[in-house]
Amino acid sequence: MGRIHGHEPRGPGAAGGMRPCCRRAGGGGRGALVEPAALAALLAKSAHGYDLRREIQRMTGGELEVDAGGLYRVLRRLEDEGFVTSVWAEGDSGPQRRDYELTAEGRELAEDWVAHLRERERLSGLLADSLSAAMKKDTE
Amino acid sequence: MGRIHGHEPRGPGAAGGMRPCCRRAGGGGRGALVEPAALAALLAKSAHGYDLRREIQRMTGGELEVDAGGLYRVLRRLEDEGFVTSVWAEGDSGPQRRDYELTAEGRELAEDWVAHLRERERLSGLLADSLSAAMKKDTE
DNA sequence: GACAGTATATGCAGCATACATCTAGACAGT
DNA sequence: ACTGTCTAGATGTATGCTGCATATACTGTC
Repeated sequence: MGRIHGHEPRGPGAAGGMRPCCRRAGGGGRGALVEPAALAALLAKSAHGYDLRREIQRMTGGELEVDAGGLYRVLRRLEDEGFVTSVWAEGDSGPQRRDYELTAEGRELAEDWVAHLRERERLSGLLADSLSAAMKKDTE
Repeated sequence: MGRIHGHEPRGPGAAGGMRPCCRRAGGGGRGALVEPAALAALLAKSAHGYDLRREIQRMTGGELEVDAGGLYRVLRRLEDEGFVTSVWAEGDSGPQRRDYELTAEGRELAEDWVAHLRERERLSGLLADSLSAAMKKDTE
């Protein structure tokens, strides 16, 4: 999912000089971001997947660029679990679009995600502080 | 890894009422925490795995309780990658202990983790804000 | 016809987590 | 002697999230 903008564009095999904590695959071990991002976009407006992806970019000021494939997978799962509903958009020309909409449960899930993300925010900060403190002590 | 303290002790099969964003396995999709926690503990003091686990609990005020098995796996990998070194502690009674120590590369890795965790902190906050904002707008 | 953009979807590899289980020494209680 | 608990290390397995590659298909442009 989310590549952080501002990092070097890194061509195909250009992960050379990066350290493990940033180099690792699977999002580099950052937490789940696609699902909450999708929910946030859906709260802003009901839309189809491709559009939600743009909405996520817009919302985050271009910082979060989710993988399209991953986004569709997440939307499917959210639908299976009853947090969103979808219908094929009709009467349009062009490729078929599937319009997604949040359910009441989806809105509750979004609330839970806020708490969850705040917790992650706090824990990340706590660990960063611990590391900083220990490093400082180490240099003394 | 880290179970957050304060959540109900949840007996064996007691994941019943929890929502997906908190219920999911694999750490619930929170980011990597064991590795940075281990590095922070090792910065504080060289020690063996079991003790590092306690140190992590102490450091975080009991908030982060890493899985022992996972911790040993992480330490092994860090050693394979040259970030820590280990020796079997000798002359002791009791079960064998393996003492771990940070290398210079390990200290650099810890620095990288600080930046990485700050980034995660910021991104989690950003998403939480986006969700909150969208939810607020939704209620108006 | 070739190509780019829109739109949805699947396959795969890699990392991280949680829970269960295994070995093994030391020690206390019955 | 048997049982249980704590310490200490390690492995197996299931689940989940990510990123990248790839496949399909429609539309409009050159």
